Amino acid sequence: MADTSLLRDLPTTGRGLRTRSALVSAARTVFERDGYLDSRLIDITKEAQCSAGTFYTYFAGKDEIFAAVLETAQEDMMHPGMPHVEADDDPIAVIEASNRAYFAAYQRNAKLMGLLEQVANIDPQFRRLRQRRADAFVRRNARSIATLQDRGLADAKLDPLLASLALSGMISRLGFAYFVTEPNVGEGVQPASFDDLVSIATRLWANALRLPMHD
Amino acid sequence: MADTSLLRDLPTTGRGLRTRSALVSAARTVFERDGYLDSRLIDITKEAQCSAGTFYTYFAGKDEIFAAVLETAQEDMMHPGMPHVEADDDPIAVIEASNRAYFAAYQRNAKLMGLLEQVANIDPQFRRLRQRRADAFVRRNARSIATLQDRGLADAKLDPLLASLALSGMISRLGFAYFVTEPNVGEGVQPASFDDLVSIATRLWANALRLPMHD
Amino acid sequence: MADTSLLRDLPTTGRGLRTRSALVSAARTVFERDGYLDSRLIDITKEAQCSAGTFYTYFAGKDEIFAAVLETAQEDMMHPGMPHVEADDDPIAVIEASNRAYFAAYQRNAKLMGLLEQVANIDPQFRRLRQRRADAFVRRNARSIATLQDRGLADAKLDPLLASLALSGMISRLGFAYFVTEPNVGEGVQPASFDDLVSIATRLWANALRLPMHD
Amino acid sequence: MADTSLLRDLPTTGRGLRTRSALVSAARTVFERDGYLDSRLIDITKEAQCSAGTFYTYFAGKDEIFAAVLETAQEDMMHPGMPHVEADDDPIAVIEASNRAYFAAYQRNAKLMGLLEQVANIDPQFRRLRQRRADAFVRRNARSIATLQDRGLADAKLDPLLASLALSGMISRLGFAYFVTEPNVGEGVQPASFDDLVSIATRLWANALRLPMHD
DNA sequence: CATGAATGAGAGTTCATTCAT
DNA sequence: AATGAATGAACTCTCATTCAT
Repeated sequence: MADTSLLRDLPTTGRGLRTRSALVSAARTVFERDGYLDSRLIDITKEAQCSAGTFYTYFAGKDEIFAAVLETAQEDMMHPGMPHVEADDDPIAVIEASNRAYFAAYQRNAKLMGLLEQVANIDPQFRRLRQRRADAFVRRNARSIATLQDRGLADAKLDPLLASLALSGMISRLGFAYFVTEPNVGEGVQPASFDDLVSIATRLWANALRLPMHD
Repeated sequence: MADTSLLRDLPTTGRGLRTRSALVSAARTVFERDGYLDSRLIDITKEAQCSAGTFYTYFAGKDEIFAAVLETAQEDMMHPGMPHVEADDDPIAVIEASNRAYFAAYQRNAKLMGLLEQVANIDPQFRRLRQRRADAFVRRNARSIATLQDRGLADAKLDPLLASLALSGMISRLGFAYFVTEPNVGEGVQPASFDDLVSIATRLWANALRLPMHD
Repeated sequence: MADTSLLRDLPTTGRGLRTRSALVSAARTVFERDGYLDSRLIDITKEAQCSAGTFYTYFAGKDEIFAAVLETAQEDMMHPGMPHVEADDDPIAVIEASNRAYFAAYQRNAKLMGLLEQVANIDPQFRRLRQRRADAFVRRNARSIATLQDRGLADAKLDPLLASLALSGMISRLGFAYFVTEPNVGEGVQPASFDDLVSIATRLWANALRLPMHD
Repeated sequence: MADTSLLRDLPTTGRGLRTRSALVSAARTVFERDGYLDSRLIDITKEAQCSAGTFYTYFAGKDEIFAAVLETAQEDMMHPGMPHVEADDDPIAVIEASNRAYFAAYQRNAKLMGLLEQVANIDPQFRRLRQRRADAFVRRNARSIATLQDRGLADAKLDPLLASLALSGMISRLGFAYFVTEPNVGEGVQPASFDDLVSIATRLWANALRLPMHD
């Protein structure tokens, strides 16, 4: 998820490791609290209980520590602990499991996702990072769609990559809408439960591919 | 689209009107060139060929002139000149026309949409503005879905509002991906033509609602 | 009271006279409300319901209009309508009448006196103006003290001018403390009635000169 | 004298202490030279030979450093090294010693007193500060007057607090007139020697209280 | 005489980054 | 490896004053 080019080698000593880790953790706290733009390096070092100068021992700037923060969540976001589903399971069950895992991971890292959205629209470095991450999802889903088409289960007229781009976008947008955007009370769209979300996402996805339904 | 609360009364004299308009136009140029954050007020006044002080005769700050810029595109974005479609037309034709009009408007205002995305993730004021705009689309589409359900044409098991939220998000996400995001050459997903875009969006939307297809 | 060198000729036409007068009156309102430093020329013209440019038809700047404002109160301050007292009256009665008239004028023009204090400590022009005004009082009182000494009624060891300087300062300081300074509630010195003020001022003055007392 | 609420903690390191102290000293120089209003932060930092940014390490603004400047003179002003006088000494000698000490302190800090007068008429914060300082003097003198009344030495008809307010004001006004106001050559009141000043102030004070005199 | 838009110099303030200790 | 004081460039915003209409 994180651009490895943004990350330097980890410090070797134990103390160095601890300080670096305190900074990353402090940065996450501060970023989530104040946003990327409004956070100052000094806030991060204060939170990490170290001096301003120390920061530069480990990071070249705000972007570099933000990349480090993202990296801590990378594993969780890219490979959400999906309950194992057999390949020959009901395709809809697979989609549902996948959506559920995706939304759960989104919710766990909601603040960070919002932050990434903020930063990606500011800094090309992170725009590319977000893009790569999204592309990985899109390609994975495209492969799955192609398989379903090969098995004669999905609408063959759909270009798998385009369809995946659209549907993956739909899912990630729902995640953003439900877990990042503060619910605008009064006006706006009604809230839905987590299960409603999984359920509508899955049904729309399945419908969109024209998977055979048993209901 | 733009928050009218951000906008003060227009100047009364002709000269004032001209200056204000030059500033708004210059601001759009500068914002689209440098981005919202990296643009400085003096760049805008330089572009508009007036002094820094003059800016403050018409706007209180960057946010206020950005709202004014958005307002100039509001009409075009909210009511994209949709080719008239008869109500009893083929529902899929209606959806296609709507998607086509939406994408066309998105493309016309692509830079501005990217800017709005940038600013909305920074400034709560504009987050709300974007939200309101999105909600209007979602509700409009939800009504249309409900009507199709009533006519027995669309999957009755879908909550119209949730379905609309998901599908509208899908469309707007596609617009963002294709018209705003710079195509990352080499890696990433393949480009598609404008017509491909309309076509896949329409087919996925129709499928998702389980509209009867004639193919 | 006002430095006449600060004042230009009055306008000749009726309209001009009216506009100028509206400006002076507006200026007094604004100065008293916002203070000299915090008031902006534009506030004055707004209050006077004329344009910014018009101001310069009549005044060269804030100081000039402030001088004009002071002038309107000059007469009242310099020659407070003192009830006529016979020269051979009881000297203490004369002093009391004089103090009463002084305090009454101070109270009537309290806001303006506070303003003058503010401006005199900023602008040498008005420092001199205040000085001249004070000197006039001091000299007048010095003459009165000298007369009482000549008549064998007042302490002959006092230098009349120095004594007048000190005692006149005492009186004007009391006026400032009671009518200009906002009473600091809770802490600070107790309030006194207007009559108490006159009475203590008079008694101290009379004592200080060792005027014979009948009590 | 200075409002402690305006003062933050002193820096801990030696270097910090030195820089802060250089800034305060530079500020006093600049304020006394240019006045409070006409001085710019960069003049102060230039005088202190440090950068503009450094200023903000120690002070939030001009008012805060002015408070710090006042604080350096506080002790000297509030407790002027008065030569010890026995409590049962001649009351007039006590008053004279007190006046002498007051005027001497006033003279030593004349520029600062003028500055305080300037600022107190502009900034409520410092108005209160000046007020508190004045009140302390007034109350101290009121106690002394009350004691003399109790001993049957002073005019019993005077309210001690009011009398002290008036007489203390007289003294401080004389200090201002003699040490702060630039002597307006030619016009105005004649100058007096320091001893004349002490002597007239003391005689008027003693007379005003009707203390028994031996002359 | 009146208008009010335009001017532009100048001040305060922030904060990422450096570097002597 | 850690400190934290010092730096200084950069930007916003104000408002007295002018002048074409």
